[in-house]
Amino acid sequence: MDRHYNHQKIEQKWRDVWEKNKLSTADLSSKDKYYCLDMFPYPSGDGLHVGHWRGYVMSDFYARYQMLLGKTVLHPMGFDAFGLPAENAAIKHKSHPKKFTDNAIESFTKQLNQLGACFDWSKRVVTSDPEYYRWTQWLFLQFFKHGMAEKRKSLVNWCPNDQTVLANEQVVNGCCDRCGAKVTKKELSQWYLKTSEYAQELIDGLEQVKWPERVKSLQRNWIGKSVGVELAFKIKDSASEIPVFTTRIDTIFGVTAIVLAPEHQLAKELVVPERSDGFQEYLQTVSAKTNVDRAQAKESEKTAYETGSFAIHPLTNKEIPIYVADYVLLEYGTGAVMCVPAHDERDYQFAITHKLPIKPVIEPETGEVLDNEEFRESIIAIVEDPTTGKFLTLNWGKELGGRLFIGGGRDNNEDAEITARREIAEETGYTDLELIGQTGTLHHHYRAYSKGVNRIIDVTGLHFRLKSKKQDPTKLEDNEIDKFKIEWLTKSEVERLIVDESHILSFHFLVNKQIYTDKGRLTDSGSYSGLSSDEASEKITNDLEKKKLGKAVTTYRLRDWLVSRQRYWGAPIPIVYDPQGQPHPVKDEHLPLRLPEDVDFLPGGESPIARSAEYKERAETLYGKGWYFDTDTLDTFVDSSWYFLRYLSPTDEKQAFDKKTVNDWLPVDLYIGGIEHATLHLLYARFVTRFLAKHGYIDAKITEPFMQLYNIGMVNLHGSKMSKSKGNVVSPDPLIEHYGTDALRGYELFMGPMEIDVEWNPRGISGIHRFLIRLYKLVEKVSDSAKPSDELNNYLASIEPMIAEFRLNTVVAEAMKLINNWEKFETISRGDFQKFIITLSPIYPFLAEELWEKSFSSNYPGSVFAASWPKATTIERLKTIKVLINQKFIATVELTANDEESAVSAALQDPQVEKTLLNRPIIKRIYKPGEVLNLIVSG
RNA sequence: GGGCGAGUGGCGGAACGGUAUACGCGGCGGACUUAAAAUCCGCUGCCGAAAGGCUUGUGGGUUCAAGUCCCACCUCGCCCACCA
Repeated sequence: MDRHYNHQKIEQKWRDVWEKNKLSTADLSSKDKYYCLDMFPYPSGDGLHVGHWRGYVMSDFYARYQMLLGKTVLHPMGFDAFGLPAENAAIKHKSHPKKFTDNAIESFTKQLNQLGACFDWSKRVVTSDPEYYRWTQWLFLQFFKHGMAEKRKSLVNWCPNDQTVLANEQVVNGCCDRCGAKVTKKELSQWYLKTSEYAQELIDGLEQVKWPERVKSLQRNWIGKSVGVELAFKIKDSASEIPVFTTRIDTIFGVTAIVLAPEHQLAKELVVPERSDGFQEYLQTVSAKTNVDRAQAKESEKTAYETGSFAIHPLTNKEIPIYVADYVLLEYGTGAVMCVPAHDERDYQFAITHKLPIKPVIEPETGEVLDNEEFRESIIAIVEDPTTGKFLTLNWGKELGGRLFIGGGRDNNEDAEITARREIAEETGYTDLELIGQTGTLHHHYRAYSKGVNRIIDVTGLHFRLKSKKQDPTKLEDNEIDKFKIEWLTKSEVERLIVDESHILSFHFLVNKQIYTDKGRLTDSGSYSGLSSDEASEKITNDLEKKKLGKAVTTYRLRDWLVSRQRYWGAPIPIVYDPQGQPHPVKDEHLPLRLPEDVDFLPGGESPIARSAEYKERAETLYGKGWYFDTDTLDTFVDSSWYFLRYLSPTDEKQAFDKKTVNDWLPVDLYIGGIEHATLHLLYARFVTRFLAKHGYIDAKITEPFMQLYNIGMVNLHGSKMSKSKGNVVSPDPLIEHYGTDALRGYELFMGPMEIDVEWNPRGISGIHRFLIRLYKLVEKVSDSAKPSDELNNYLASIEPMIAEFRLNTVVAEAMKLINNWEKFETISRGDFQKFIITLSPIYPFLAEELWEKSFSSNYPGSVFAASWPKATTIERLKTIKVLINQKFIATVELTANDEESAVSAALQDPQVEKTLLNRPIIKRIYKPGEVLNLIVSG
């Protein structure tokens, strides 16, 4: 027997044993289940680096932990094997993507097996296998059958480099998320799955799952719900109407233009004949811009074209000019907006470039509405010194409201400017002023503490420029001027130091020329004037609905899922067209609809499959002359949207999945993978699951596929993500060779919190290695005569919540702490040691298995993984409390009884306490049972 | 512009409102060795010779007690972004 830890020997020994007795094959008929799922990898051929390991080690930890708790654990692995890289590699090396994929899977499998993880390979799925994609095709046809798959002609995202269309989710900042090429628009007839019909359910479902808030909010944002009103603007001298969507119906009296997206179908007919030439030109400049240009255009560059037509305001019957402008997007809402320049930033920018009137209809309302408010009118005077650019403020001190501009009440109908000039003179003596700006009314609720009343004030802000620094001391009001200090502040000081809402708002209006986009109180809005934004919105919506001019609607940003791809290496879309071009589902007996072999893979704007003679012939043989298959393939996200169901019956030839087994095993208990799938895969998988539940393919209760999601952080080297192209990949191989698989597993968990990105420290792993060496030696201290120790029990009690909260870095640390203690012992109880080994086995399976075996002098019961997880026992102990004197830690003392009196008397017997107290009287004592005794003494 | 998150030693990071800096890396000193590596032992937040004092981005507040709770600010990171 080895005296020293030889990881290579130990790991090889147990690999061989486990190979013979497979513990990882899950019996799916078992009831007490735990489904532990990794996001299955794309077999890229680049291989696994230490960053990939992290997630797999973590999922393996929980799979093994749950086994020890007695659960039947399913921990499968498979390959997301369709996709562009294999196809591109095949083009480059003049081979077949299948060959490339098979090779990659083989080497990936080898590398995954190095992990020593308990993957259940008997459940393996490979999405590019015909036995798998046969059922992906079946799934698509179920959507088709229920009217949820539809072929539509529309403007789609087109990647000119990959020569294929992309789903909205695959366009990142206007670029292809794979190759980074700028995405263009192209009109094509394509298959869609109607994700948008589930928009609301997909939002609601997020309530049921234990996912990181971050991911939930990412999904909510992506779905992009907004509640508003759709209303129709009649067109002057025309039967047509323009429907617009707004979330701010309360601003309707501020509409000064209607703006359509350039591609809007009504745009053309609205352009009056004499302006049509210019319109064509405008359209061309717009279409020359890619979406990126449009999105990144500066606000001042808002281009627009006036149609020459007019709309009729539904409530005022006034005429409003109609424009087209590319800041309005065809895809969102109705593709047309009502332009309210006074209260919308974009509309404002548009209005100033095109000299449109700006009509304010919302007055700011700040502060909380209070009881018994006393009404006053007042002013805020902002005085600017043009020679320094600084602003005049009065510092009243903390008690009286801090720093403010000059303010003051306004007597009955006194002109605001006169009030302001009087106040300025009284407080500061300045009289030589020029008024350069004035706000509308601003409503402010506040408590005037000095007067003891609640107030609602109507404030007017005025902006003065100092013409000269001449001060007239005779105007100063003597009883006031001692209470404050005059301070001239710079713009940024003002923004930092002035906190009063009404003052800072006035400043933003007058000096920063900001417009007001928040809710407030209506003005100049007919019979709605005076109402709050919320009250008015409700009333206006009701009135419009009564007059049949509009209706409350909810729109979503989520688009339908475009699933057609013009590439080879994917599941063929199982649709056959008759000679008239009508789509029909490929018959069940013809599934899988296999990929044709007689093709090159060169992309050319249409699918490579379209060039297959065999494919054309196959369709005619099966369906008759003139019939032909769809030549596109399905987005690979369709493949991965249901693989977690196939794991449950991977070889079933009769059905995609077994309904009963799915009902038993879903939802997945723990799903581990990177954050990068927050809006793509996770949304699609949720959508597909919902569809299957709704239509009875699985139990209607199973609406969410993944109960708990955990996003594993990346491992970086030199500050950036590991990638082969950057050449900063850390391979596990030399680490395994030198330190062992167990050490690497432990270090993966120890690096830091699991959800955080961490920088790879090449030396860090040696700490775990030393721990394992010391642990290996510890078995020699095991003895039957040693008593169970508190140390083990404390350890067990502390790791339990850590495991529940996924804080595995601290679980690793707790074990180190325990052996640091145990090393000081002469002997260690056999039972304690064995319990400890059980808890280590999910992290260090090889060494745990070895030490488990070694720890038995006789009656070795077999694998540690058949053991059960040790629970901490509660032990009655004397309470240890901390004693503090004047908030400073002095000593810990043991109590005989857990009450304040015995705590105090125990404390007083402590020599350190006595020394610190020096007989000073105790003024106050704070006692928290089991925690702390704080004695407050004088001096 | 909007949303979310984070600021703790030389580094990765610990800390139910109760001795801040656990655990590990690195560093320093020592043992073993002809020597190095590996391993083992001791020390290691900062200032100070020591006594002692100071310390969780900054400034306020609540509390007997704040890294932790509240307010404001600064810095960094991520995501979304002309979404009406």
